[in-house]
Formats: sequence, C-alpha cells, structure tokens
Amino acid sequence: MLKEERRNFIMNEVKMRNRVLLTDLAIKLAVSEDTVRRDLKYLDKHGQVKKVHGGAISNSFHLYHYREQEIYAHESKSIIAQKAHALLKEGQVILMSGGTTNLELARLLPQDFQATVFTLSLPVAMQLLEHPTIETIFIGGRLSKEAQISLGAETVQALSQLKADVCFLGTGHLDADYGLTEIDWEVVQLKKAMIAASRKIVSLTISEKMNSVQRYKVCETQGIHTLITELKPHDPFLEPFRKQGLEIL
Amino acid sequence: MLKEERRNFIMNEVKMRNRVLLTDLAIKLAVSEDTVRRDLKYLDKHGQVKKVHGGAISNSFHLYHYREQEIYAHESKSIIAQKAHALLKEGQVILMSGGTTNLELARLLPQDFQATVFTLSLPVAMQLLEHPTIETIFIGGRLSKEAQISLGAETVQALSQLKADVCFLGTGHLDADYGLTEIDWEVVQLKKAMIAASRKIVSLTISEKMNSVQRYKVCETQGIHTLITELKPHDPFLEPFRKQGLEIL
DNA sequence: AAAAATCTTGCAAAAAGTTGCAAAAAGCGT
DNA sequence: ACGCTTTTTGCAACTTTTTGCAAGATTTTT
Repeated sequence: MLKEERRNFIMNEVKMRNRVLLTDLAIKLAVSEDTVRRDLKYLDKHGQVKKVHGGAISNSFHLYHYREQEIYAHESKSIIAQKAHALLKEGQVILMSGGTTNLELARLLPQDFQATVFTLSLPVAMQLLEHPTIETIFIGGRLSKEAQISLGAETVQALSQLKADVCFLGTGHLDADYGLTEIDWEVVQLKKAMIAASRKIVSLTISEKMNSVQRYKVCETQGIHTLITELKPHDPFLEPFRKQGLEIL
Repeated sequence: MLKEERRNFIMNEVKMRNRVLLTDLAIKLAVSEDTVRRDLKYLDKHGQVKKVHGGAISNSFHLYHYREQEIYAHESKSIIAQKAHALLKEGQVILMSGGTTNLELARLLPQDFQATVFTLSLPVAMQLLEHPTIETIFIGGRLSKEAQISLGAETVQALSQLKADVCFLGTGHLDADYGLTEIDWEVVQLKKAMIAASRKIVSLTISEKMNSVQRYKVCETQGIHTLITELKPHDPFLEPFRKQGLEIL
C-alpha cells in the first residue's frame, strides 16, 4: 500500500469517526505503529488532523461547528453519504441541495476527489470550501433563515442556466405511489428547477422519511433515477421503489 | 478513549447541564475520579470550566462561541463595527463585502434592526441568518477558498443589477494619495462592481492597513465617502483623508 | 465535633512517544 | 542493467505521559 493511500485512508477514518487510535490504524493498515505515528505527525503538521497522545482527532471544527450528536440519525446519513460517493466520477459537475445528508456527503468527499459542485446551501458551501480540489459555485438568491439555502425566483432563474451531470436531492418526503413531496411551496419550485437542471437525479433519503406524503408535489417517483438509503439495497422495504424502476443503492 | 475525547465529553456535559459532578463523570467515562479531577483541573486552568469542590460549573455566557480570540485586532474591528452601525437607517439596502471587520459588523447589528443586506461573503451571510429581522441575499458565483467569497464574472454581473443605499467595503489597502488598492485582480473587479452598485461607499479599515499601497487600484481616495477606523475621528493620522473630503468617523 | 466526601501528593505500572539506526524499497543518472 | 542516492519502514533502547492507587490533609455535611 502506498504512503498516500494510507494517509487518505487515515483521513477518511478521521472524518468518519472524528477520532482514530494509533493501534487501530496500525492493525487496519498492517504497518507498524511507528509508521502510523509518522503519518499522523505529518498530517498534523499540514493541518489535516490534530495529533494527540494515542491517536488523533479531527480538527475541522473551526468556522461553523458541526456537531455530530446534534444531527439526527447521523449514522444513517453517514452510510448514505458513503454510498452516494460511489456514484461519483472525477471531473463531474454536481448539483447539491441542502440538508444534513448532503452536508455529510460534502464532508466525506475524499481529499483527492476532483469535481465542480454547484450548491445553494450555505453550510454545504462552507464545507466544500475546506476541500482542497473541489471547485464550488454558490447559486445566490434570497436566503432562508431556517434552511440556510437560497430560495426564490432569482435562484430558480440561475438554475435554469445550468446542466449538471448529477443532482443530489436531500431531505424530502418520498412515497412510492405519490412521488417526492414537500411542505414548502418555494422549496418545491427550487427542487423542480434543480431536477430540470440535471441529467441524473439521486435522492438521498433516510428510510423514516419514506412513505410519507406532504402537500406539494415535486415530481413523480419515476422522476428520480437513483435512490440511496441507509438500508441494504435488497431490503423488502424498498421493493415498491424497485418496481417503479429506480436504481437502489 | 483518548484524553481529548474525554475532555470534549466533559465540556459537552458542562455546556448542557451547566454543572457536572466528579463522581458522575468518572462513572460515565469509566475512568477513575483522579483522572476526571485532573481533566477538570486542566480545563479550569485553561478557562474552559470553573472547578469547584466535587465537580465543575460552566463559566461562559457566550453560548454560541464565535471565537473572538482568533480574529486579528478584534478589539479594533469591534470599535469599527460599532461606529458603522451609527450610519445605518432602518429599512436600507446594504451591500457588505467580506473580511472579519464586516463579519464583526454583521454580528453586532442590534436584534431589532431591520434592513436588507446583500453580501458575497459566506461567513457574513451565515452570521446574518442568525439575525431575526435582517433579510439576507447572497450574491452567488464561484467561491474563493481563501476569502470565502463569491468571485468572478457571474458575481460582477449580478452586482450590476443592484443599487444599494450603502456599501461597506472591508479590508483593503488604503492610502491618502493612491486610493484603495488590492493584491488580487479579481477582488479589484469585484470591489469596483460593488462601488458601482452603491450610492454611498463606506470603508472599514484598521489603521495599520492604511498608508500602504498594493499593485492594483480599486478607486481613488475621493471615491470613498466615509472612512471608519478604530481611531478617534480627530486623530492626526487621519488628517490627509479629511483633506481629501472624506467623512471620518 | 464527628463523619463523609473530596482533595493533594507521591509513586509505580502501563501506554505512548522519541531518537538513532539499519535494512528494504524506490528513484535516478549513466 | 548497474551502482548510487534518497526515501520509507521497522526495530530497539530510552524518555515521557497518562492513569490509578494509597495515605494523609482538607473541606463539606450532619
């Protein structure tokens, strides 16, 4: 295993768990503790982790604090983000909506992944700026205090100029029969515009948000190409969606 | 469990409950009381908690911690932000650039102040979202990783559609003879566009950034209407600017 | 004031870190 | 392909940090 691979692996672990133990890493990587120690020392020197006695902890808490505990169903969202990453190819143009699942995805993108990301979520944009190679473009507009995203006509207008390779649609209410629905009329306009602006639509949804219906419809179930949940792909719970022709990850 | 994790856990408990007992922590963390005691002693010494007999209590009221210490010349910037606020009227349309001085201004806006703020700084936007009555509009574009602001043609184009009542120009290099200059060409384009988009231009500058000249010019000294520094308005240091007809606060 | 709880101090064992070194691996010019 | 240098890695001896324990002092409670 190459040194760089090893360090990427370590960074991944740090991001996922927010902390790593020297001994764990030495076993997982099948190298001596000294080597891991040197890696951590290097990563610390370059500001990528914080080295502490016995291991290292994440150091990317500076500007806005991301608190894992505060994010509901964090574990599930982390799994979803991992699966979503498998869909991505280098150099793609990606459109990301808001929500904590998308934030998690932004956080877990490997350090050496290259892409252009359009987003209208302030937290997602903040997170992406910490990534060394991702080019981030923020789609402006009137900001929603609650959702921390751009909303309104201007935003929809800006989206109409875009054609992304893939769009990650976060939090919403998904039902196999009724399709994707939302509570907020403006968010519906936004998501419609996002769908129109992308070749491939991927829905990131924790299972408990599924099979519920809200007032306004964003699109039919078939309008979504790929569905990613925290469940195993063959969970019977997902069967109705598979029948509708969605790719399930 | 790592020492730092333990201390983070303790800090979390302290913030949540405002007080912690030594014995409780020892059980929850599955370590000896001595260890917890040492942790609390350390955290106390570093001003993170207040150690008391049998446990510790919270010592800070800045509930959401905006890290004041990390901002260079924070004191000066705070004074500047206070003065800047005196310029504002209810219901105005304000355009804010990036930089920590503007961030400070955003932070210090009184809770009952009403206005519409356009900005291209991600941190400023984040801060404004916490304000109950300010309407925030983010001017999108390609994001700069270092400055955390929108840059580029798209941003300049969006600015051209705008006419704000007042524009707060942050950090730059200001010289009485040479005017406002910048290191980065793209930032110059941006600031020019911001100036064109505003009726009144206010420069927020800490005194040490004055009387220095950089490669690219944004505008003449007279192009700025009001100058706000941390100095007293009649400081002789500011005389050259007064002579040029600037309002000094 | 006595009892209980908590704190201080010193100490020792375990875990982790440091340093120097040498072998293996990789890179490089010829 | 061949020596040469440089980098990487693991090892060993030694140091430092961390942690729990115990004895005695101090504080709090009853």
